[in-house]
Amino acid sequence: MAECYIRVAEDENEEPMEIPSEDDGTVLLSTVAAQFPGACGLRYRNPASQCMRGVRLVEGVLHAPDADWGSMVYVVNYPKGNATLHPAVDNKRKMDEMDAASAVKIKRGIQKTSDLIVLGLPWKTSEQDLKDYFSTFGEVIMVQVKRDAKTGNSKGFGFVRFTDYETQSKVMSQRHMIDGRWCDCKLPNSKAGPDEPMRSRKVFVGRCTEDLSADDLRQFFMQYGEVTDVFIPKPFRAFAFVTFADEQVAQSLCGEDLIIKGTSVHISNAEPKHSNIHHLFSNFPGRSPSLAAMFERAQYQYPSSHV
DNA sequence: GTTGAGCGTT
Repeated sequence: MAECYIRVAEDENEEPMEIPSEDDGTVLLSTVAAQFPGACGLRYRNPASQCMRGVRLVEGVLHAPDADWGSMVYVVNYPKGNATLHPAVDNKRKMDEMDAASAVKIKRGIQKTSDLIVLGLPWKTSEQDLKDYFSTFGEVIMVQVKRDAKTGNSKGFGFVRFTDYETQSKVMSQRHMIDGRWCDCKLPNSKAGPDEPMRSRKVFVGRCTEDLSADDLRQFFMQYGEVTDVFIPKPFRAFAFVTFADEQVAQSLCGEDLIIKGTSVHISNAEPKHSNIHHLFSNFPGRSPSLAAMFERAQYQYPSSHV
């Protein structure tokens, strides 16, 4: 299969647009999203069954249903919670703002799992060992062994994340004999005390690894809604900012641990908790409001912690 | 090459 154009439309009855494939015949979701902002996938009507079928999507890459894409029209999928954001959607089914936020959460599961810290690991225990052990409880979607960056030695603790909340509960309820030592699995302190987030369209993405590119982040986060900006500080600082078109989408993600290319990242609000901006300008009476406001806008784009 | 309560390179 070689490079071609596939026909894509927002609706089966709409005028389709031709979108280019890659050299290997796949189509990038980002290519679709370039023409249909906020798109999260494609579907098509199966000629045999007359049912709609989803197009396979792996890591931002759409795969042709058969040997090639053929001449049929593919229909753009939008995130459910984000549906009202798109002008093509009729106003009759318009949800109010609260519904839009909760729809995202419901779609993603009411019983959210979170990373568990695994304390007391033997120095020799590897990530494979952890995965083998915890897989006996249920499906594992992430394991980490924290190591010294220089020596590569284990620090004796790690993290695990399960698909199902029941598995997580079971694992937390008991001690674990791993490679000859008793270990405990707990909710990490880092996610204790979730504070009231500021309302913002921008989220802070913590615990990024260096192999996560801006494009990786964009590809990943666009499943939740239209991404308008991705910022990764250079040199590497282990965090990033992602801005969504809609505040509801951003807020619905705050406080969550998400797994991108095997890396568990933490989402929180982009706004610093204790802004000292107004203190900085408080010595300039009269002018301070506008100066502070100007600085705040600049700060918002390029937080001081980046330089 | 060591260690054994903790907390993931904001």
